[in-house]
Amino acid sequence: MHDAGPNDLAFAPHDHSRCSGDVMALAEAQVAAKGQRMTPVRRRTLEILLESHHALGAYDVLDRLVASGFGKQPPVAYRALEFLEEQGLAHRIRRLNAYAACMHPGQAHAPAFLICRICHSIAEAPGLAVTEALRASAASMGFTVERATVEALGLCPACARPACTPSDACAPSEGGGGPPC
Amino acid sequence: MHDAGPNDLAFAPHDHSRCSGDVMALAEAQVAAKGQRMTPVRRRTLEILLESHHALGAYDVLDRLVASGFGKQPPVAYRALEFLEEQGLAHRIRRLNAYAACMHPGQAHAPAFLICRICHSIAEAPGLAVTEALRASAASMGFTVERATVEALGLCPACARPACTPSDACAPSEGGGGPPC
DNA sequence: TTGCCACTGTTATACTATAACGTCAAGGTC
DNA sequence: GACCTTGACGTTATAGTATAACAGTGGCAA
Repeated sequence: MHDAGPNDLAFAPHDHSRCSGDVMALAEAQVAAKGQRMTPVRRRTLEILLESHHALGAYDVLDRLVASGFGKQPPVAYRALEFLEEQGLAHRIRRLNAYAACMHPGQAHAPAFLICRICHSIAEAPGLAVTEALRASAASMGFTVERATVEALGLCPACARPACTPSDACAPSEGGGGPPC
Repeated sequence: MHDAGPNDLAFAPHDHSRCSGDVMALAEAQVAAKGQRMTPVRRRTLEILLESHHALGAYDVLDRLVASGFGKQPPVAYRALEFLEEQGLAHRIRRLNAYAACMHPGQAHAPAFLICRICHSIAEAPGLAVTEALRASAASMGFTVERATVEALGLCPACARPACTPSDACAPSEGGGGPPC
């Protein structure tokens, strides 16, 4: 399994176009390797998710797909998102009823999501230890874990700094070039 | 924090009227101790959740509240459920968009939910180790966890037995006195 | 008694998700 | 090339989940 560790940049300033470009390239290769098809809607959907380290609701994704000339009914977005999730290229964030691009495609991982309650950034934390602990705990009750959902709500590094309040640069505003969140 | 351990009976045959009665009594005491009011809708809602070790959708709860003479609009159920959740008497199962009674009221706990995909039983597993692992993992990325959602989908002991298929007694049927799931 | 507050109930609406069907293009088979 | 199958896309329609906002009521304290 994969540990995101210091490579996960969601909470750090970084060259995002490169960050997302790298993921996109990996995704393309992975889909091809599996004999699946990265169609235009699917590619565009992944691009949309990769635009930021935030989760997007299915209808937000749909709006952007419409703006790109694709169909305007919910199944268009839901099907693309479902495909990406099946391919391990996107994750569903249940607490938010939203979707986020996987930043570590191709690497088997048991993702644990970190959701900043101020700026709404999403990051994947190393989930191996968490999943193992869950598996052990479940086993003590005779339960066999097949899939796990692990999501934490809290404060990202930037928003945890005392000086950083919702009115600051790290607020959930979409504009500006401030902190990554 | 609390560890459910062998005391958690969701997956074992047990005297459920006593099991739920005990929880109900604890809940009443706890609400009173906090200076909150256990009103008729709230009490009935908790009773409804305690009827089985399954999660119920808000609209299922609402149907039963209506049958008991309460208001028939969604907020009636949602408000009662919200109250119970705030008091630590019920939990929201995000994977199912549903709600389940807390079987360990009054005991601080970081619940990890086990959801059987065959019979749909819900149990709370000891979540301390899981939460600690999550906290540590998040800390490695500078993230501070405030609340966590941990839910596992898999097989309960009864449904994991090879002979036990969905057509058996432990299927998700509501009737019968078979296994607890 | 008056004013406040928490609670319940209502109407209305928003948000999230899926079932089911028609069309079309790509690729294989004969 | 004609045919067939398959998968993807788009549509209509509907199901399922959740909340905002306001009105009525009753208890309780000043």
